[in-house]
Amino acid sequence: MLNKCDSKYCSCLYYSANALSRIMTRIADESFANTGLSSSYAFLLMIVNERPGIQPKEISIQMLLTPSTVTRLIEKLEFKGYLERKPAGRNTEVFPKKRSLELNEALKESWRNLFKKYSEILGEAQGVQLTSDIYGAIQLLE
Amino acid sequence: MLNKCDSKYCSCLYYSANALSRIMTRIADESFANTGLSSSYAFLLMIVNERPGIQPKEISIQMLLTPSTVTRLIEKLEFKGYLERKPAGRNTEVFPKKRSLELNEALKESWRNLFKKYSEILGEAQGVQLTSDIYGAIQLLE
DNA sequence: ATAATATAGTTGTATGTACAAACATCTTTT
DNA sequence: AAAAGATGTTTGTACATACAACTATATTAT
Repeated sequence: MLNKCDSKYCSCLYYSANALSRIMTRIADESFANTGLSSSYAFLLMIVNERPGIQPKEISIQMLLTPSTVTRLIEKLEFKGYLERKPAGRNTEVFPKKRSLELNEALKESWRNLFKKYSEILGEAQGVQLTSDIYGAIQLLE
Repeated sequence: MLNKCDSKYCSCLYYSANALSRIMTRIADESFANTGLSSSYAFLLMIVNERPGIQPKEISIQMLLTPSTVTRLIEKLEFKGYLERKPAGRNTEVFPKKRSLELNEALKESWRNLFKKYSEILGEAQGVQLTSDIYGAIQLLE
């Protein structure tokens, strides 16, 4: 039986980028589990808590997600009572509600744990380096 | 307005790994578009073409996907007439049909194009290096 | 000022992926 | 050889994400 390391597809960036993403999402969801939110929702809340009134467009740029995805995330968080949308001309402004602000410390703590978790495995310097290499590639590719 | 580079979340591996994965999937899907398949299906076919009779478990290890995801991919490819499943005790053996074998050259060609596409943007050496760095991280993390 | 175009946001729909549970077969232990 | 456990596969269900089409507002050009 082939070991995964023998697969010639491992030398493909598409391949390894996807695999890393799935693994990191799993780790992140574990880290944020105690907040009751999965990782994307957690990040979105932190972003809105940081800049109340931020617009979906900006969120989508910061999160590198499409506008429609952001609408969907906000919708659900609004329904659950974390956020509120206020129409402003052709824009929408997104505000945190009490429930979101109260969660902010827990969110940041989980986020620090996430960093700690992968840093312990990869080594802190290596983790930071990899993150920055990937981010460099993203800026070239998009 | 914040530029995406200013987001402090960019320093998070979860964040950049997911972003890279979405971008690479988009590029890969473009590359494989002429085969009529999206990238995961394309890779799965190449794997089965290479090793007729391979079992879903092995595919899931090679592709770093869960078994249930692999079942779903195979199901659809079987329905479309590319593959065939033969039960073998508790295992299943997956065989390519004519349609899949005929597509193999086009698949490989698309895959080479994918490599070329991101190599042109990142630089070939840098792309290879990044892929290998990511793969190293994957092996530590899982 | 009106028409043309651009931008922000949302909605319908589809896809890829996973988890947990169920099932079927194989292996080990006693 | 029967019971217990392990392994491979599939199924039900849910979720994150995207694309294309649409609406509504803003901006620009004539």
